[in-house]
Amino acid sequence: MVRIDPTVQLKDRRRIQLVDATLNVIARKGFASTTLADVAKEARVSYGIVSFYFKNKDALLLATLQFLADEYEAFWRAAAARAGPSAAAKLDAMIEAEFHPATSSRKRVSAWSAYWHESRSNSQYQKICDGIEERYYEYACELLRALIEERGLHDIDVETLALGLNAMMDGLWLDLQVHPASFSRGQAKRTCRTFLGAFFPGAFEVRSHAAA
Amino acid sequence: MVRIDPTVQLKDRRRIQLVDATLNVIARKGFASTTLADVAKEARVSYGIVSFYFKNKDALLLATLQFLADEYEAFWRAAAARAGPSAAAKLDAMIEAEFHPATSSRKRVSAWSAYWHESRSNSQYQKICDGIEERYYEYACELLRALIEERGLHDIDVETLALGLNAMMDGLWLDLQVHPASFSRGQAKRTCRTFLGAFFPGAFEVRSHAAA
Amino acid sequence: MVRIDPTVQLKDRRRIQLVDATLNVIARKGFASTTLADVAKEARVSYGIVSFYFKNKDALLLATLQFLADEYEAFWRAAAARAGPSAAAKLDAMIEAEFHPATSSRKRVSAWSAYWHESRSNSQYQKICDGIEERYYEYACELLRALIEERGLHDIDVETLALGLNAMMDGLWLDLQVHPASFSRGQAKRTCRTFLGAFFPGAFEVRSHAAA
Amino acid sequence: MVRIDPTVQLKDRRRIQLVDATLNVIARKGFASTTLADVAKEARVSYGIVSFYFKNKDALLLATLQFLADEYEAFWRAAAARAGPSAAAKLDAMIEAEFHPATSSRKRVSAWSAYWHESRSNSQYQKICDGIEERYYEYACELLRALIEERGLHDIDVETLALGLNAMMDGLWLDLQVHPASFSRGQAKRTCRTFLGAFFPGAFEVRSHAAA
DNA sequence: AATGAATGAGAATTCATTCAT
DNA sequence: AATGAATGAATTCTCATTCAT
Repeated sequence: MVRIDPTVQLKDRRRIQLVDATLNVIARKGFASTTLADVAKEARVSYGIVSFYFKNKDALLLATLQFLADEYEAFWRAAAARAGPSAAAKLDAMIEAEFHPATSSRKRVSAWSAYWHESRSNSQYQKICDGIEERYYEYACELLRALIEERGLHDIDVETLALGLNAMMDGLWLDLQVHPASFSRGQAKRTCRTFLGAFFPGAFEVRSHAAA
Repeated sequence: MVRIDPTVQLKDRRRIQLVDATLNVIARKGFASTTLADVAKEARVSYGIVSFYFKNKDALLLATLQFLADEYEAFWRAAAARAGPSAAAKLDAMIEAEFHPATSSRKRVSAWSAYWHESRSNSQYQKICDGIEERYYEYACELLRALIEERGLHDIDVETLALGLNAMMDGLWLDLQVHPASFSRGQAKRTCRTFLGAFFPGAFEVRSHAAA
Repeated sequence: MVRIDPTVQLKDRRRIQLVDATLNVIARKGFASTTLADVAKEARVSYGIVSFYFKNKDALLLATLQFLADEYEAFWRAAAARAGPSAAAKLDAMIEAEFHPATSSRKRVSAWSAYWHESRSNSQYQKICDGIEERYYEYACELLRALIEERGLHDIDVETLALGLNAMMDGLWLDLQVHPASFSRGQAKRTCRTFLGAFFPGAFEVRSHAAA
Repeated sequence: MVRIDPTVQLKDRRRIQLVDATLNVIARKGFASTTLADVAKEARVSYGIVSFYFKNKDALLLATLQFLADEYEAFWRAAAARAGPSAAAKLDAMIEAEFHPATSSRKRVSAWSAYWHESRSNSQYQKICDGIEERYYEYACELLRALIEERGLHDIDVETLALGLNAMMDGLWLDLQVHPASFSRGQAKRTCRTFLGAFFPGAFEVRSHAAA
């Protein structure tokens, strides 16, 4: 649930309320079957409200993606900032953040998968999705480069590693969505750490099953 | 690849023609905006044809997913069968197959990403997607287990490895779709091999940039 | 009623049918209250037909004006052509045509009055309305000039006469619409002829009340 | 011109302000596209104000027509009263009044043309429009009758003359609206005077182009 | 088999009206 | 008095489905 800060203006609160309802409906009915009536009902507001706060359906869907994107980026950046100064600690915190329920809740991941698809035919979506990935990738490269240097390693291609990590995270998100029952967030994090651990032995402690 | 076998009945040829058109339209306009009129136009057939060969829109979309799923599974199984008897050779062939243009063409990957999302709210889609992943995962586990045994390795969690490989492949497919310009199939294959190579040194030759 | 030529293609027949229904609805309910549902009902076709034959409501309304304009111009040109070669005969025929039931039926005049207003804020309407008036005015000037020359008159300003005639005709059309009960087509024609007769005595016979 | 008399109650001032805004919006967007939100914005008042001062949209539109009608009638009556005692002078003053910018401003003429159309399907509008025309027509007949008698003329049909004058004035108003660029108020007045002058030689001086 | 016109249900959108503050 | 948020009915528009030829 999106926390509603009482100091935020009514207009913004309503918009967040509607965006949140949109995420719920997309998760429940699928992007293609999401209607404004569904959103209004989910938000427990009247039908006209949606048009009142958003120019049209496209604007609502765009605002929803923008919300997801802003939230996601703020979340991993905050996690990296909070972590210790070492590159390994920051990467580890980013893995933790990636699969934290706040970021990878069912409804968020479901929406992301919809926007990933739709961004192919919607340039506004594409711009946002590209930016998000681009900045994550850049920061991951930076940390991996520091880690390699720090450990005096050779022959590791930073770009390939960052690309692979990124792809694995996206794929695990998809799995979380498509097979929600069969595996857990803990398994997802363990998988990422196992992957990085193969290149940087000892740097990423793979917590035991029970602990995850 | 859409095989057009002259011995196949007209009915089947038409169905394949329509499924192929559906894939093109989904790639071009997005799943949510795909209409039967678009499909008919893309297939250069009259409007009514679609209703004639498919009970309704849902049946067409389901047949399209089924086509993708069958084609995909046949493709990687054939690749694994053609490869030498060693587990490493088979895995390598599966990586090659995964990013072969016939399987990971833009239009196919675009459709997959749509169905991944929609499968959350459509149990028929979900069943197909689950089966596909399940069987791939099982076979990957089998090969990885053989590889581990063969090399006398310890402390490698097969499930985690298979999950990670699978996720990475899906994520790379998404990247192929979302950022088609910025990276290549060669890079995708290199990334998977780098990943497996970290666990099985020497088993997966990472071809140079130029060769890929 | 618009005569429906059986040789015209179905598509064109339907379009004319819908345009005709539009004219009827505008006359009955007013331009501002005319809905597509009204038009469909009036034409005794299903709702979807309107969208099928016209891109949208604007296109239907534009086609309706275009129909009116084409019909009007064809009508007065045919009347002038049929009349004898003298300028007076042609002008007289144009007056007759202007108030012939085929041109100045209630439903047509009602629509014209709507488009005259709307053309102020719709450049497509304006272009059509301007063209219609422009060509009528030009031809009226030509005939009046011939009449003046023929009679060796002086001190008659052709432009003023043509403008006045035009304005009077438009105003009489408005009166036909606003006060349909209080005066007749015969009166309208008599009024125009009285006007022209004041400048060209004897040229425009003012038929008696009874005859009109 | 909207007189804003400081002694008038606030309520009346607000109503006039809204009516004036309504005229502006009708002229700018057309009658059919005029919304209450437009009117409120044009009047630079809050949205709710409109409902506060008028029962509903219909009441606002009716009040707007009533305002136009009252203003128009007061204007020509005042002009006739101010003119000398002769019938010719009064008619001349009425022509002058008809095309005075205060009466025939773009926004007023635009609104009139809308109401002329809508009055066909709105009996309240029709009543007002009829009354206005009726009284103008009666007074014009009266003056024309006096003029005919005064000059000892025969064979002039007063009704036809009054009808023609009225129609010409309405038609010229339409032209002012539809083709605002192509001709001027001066031309409009000259046209009316030319018309009357043909029946009453010397009674209506047609001012030169420059003077008009 | 094939066509594409016809239908009407469903969704988006607009906007007059109401209402709480 | 004044505001503008909230409501929902009315309208346009889209499109899956049906059907006559």
